[in-house]
Amino acid sequence: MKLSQELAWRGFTNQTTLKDITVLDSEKITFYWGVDPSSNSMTVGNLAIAMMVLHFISHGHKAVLLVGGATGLIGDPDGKDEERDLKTVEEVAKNKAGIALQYQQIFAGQPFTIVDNYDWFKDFGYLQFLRDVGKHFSMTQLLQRDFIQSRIGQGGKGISYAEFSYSLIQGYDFLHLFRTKGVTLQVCGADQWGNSISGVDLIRKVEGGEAHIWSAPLVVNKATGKKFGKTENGAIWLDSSKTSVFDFYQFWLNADDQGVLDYLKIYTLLTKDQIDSLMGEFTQNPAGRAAQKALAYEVTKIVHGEAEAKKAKEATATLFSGEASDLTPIVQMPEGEHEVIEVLVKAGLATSNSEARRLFDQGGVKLNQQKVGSPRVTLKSGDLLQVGKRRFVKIS
RNA sequence: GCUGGGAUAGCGAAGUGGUCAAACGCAUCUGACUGUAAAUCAGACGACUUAUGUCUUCGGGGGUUCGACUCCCUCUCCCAGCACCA
Repeated sequence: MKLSQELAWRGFTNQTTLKDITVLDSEKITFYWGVDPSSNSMTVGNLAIAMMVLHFISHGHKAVLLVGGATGLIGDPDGKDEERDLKTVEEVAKNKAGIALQYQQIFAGQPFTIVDNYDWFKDFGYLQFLRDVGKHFSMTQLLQRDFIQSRIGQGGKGISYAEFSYSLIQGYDFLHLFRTKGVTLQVCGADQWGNSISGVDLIRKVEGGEAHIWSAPLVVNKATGKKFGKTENGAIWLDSSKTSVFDFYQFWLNADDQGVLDYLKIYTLLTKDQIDSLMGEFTQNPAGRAAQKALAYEVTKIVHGEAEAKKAKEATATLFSGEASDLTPIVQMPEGEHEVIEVLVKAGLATSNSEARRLFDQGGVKLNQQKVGSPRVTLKSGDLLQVGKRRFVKIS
């Protein structure tokens, strides 16, 4: 399948400055994608774009992956309704390293270059920046952006000059990469369109050059109509210390029926035929959850590797039949009789005694698949303690 | 700098001297029903104890009062308008 068709079929098309998208099929170009180091890990939101980047690479385009060391020090105001606290240099450095590592994992085996915009901003003088970059931005245009309007209008939370300037920094990134690496395309999420377009204008004004943007739509959970990738525990991270491999796998396994086709197309590299056949099976027998199972396994494989994906799959199979597995968190607890409340808190299944009591009162506590009805339980090593439907802890 | 408006639990938002641990909505949690889905229904949703009691909360600090989220002073931050703008 040609790249333009692939992108369209998988649902990666949103807005682009390209008049004719088939140039992506006929020409080999260099493009870039950037991630803001506001955390030391990407989320499944970033992963969607990463998957798209993967398709660009596999169709022969050269990838430049940017970590926003400079932009991270400022903070992207886009989509935020409130000014953010500045991160320290150390924190940004740590986050950059985390993002770069994830680039290496996701794009393992593929050709790509990683750059850091801090490298070209750290010695860029303020006056120089205003003359070279600031001069080319129209205040009227900057002020008209929706999120600026919502921040400075009545009821807005205000915005500092620093965050306001974010767009200029990102715009210059594009110009710099255009000049030094021949980058002519930026790919981004739909929410970054405004920031990205400023680079296109800048390149045209300063260099008289032509550069383009390809934006992917925000992945939306069709069942709820909300941005995909958030759960009760917050965002789903790619870093296993923030979202365990098991939770990550579970997240995908619990994908809603309506959205699972979209997610398969976006988040896996399965071919059209494979996906069609999976969906056929799934439609015949929704309860078999064939589509979700494939999705969970494939995505976990891409992010955490095949071995981890297998473990998560096995853990799931055994856990729901009542056995602990390698991936079940283990809690040290002396054998013998205990207060249920106390055990729940110590096991981290409840944050306070009140919460533990509530869970117990509402019948949400199970020990080895049996509902715990008495306030005292007898524990022994190897017991499987469960709260709700899918939170497990193994006693040792 | 001046004038006015505002800051309430994860978010939004009521509450203008006691009946406020604080309405309501969203989010979240548990249960029922299911397919570890969605929808629906029921309950919970500061902490400690368990019985219906104690303690800590309504931007920070101080005060008035028997008693304050509610009144006064002050500080911090936000918004709007005005003024200033070499």
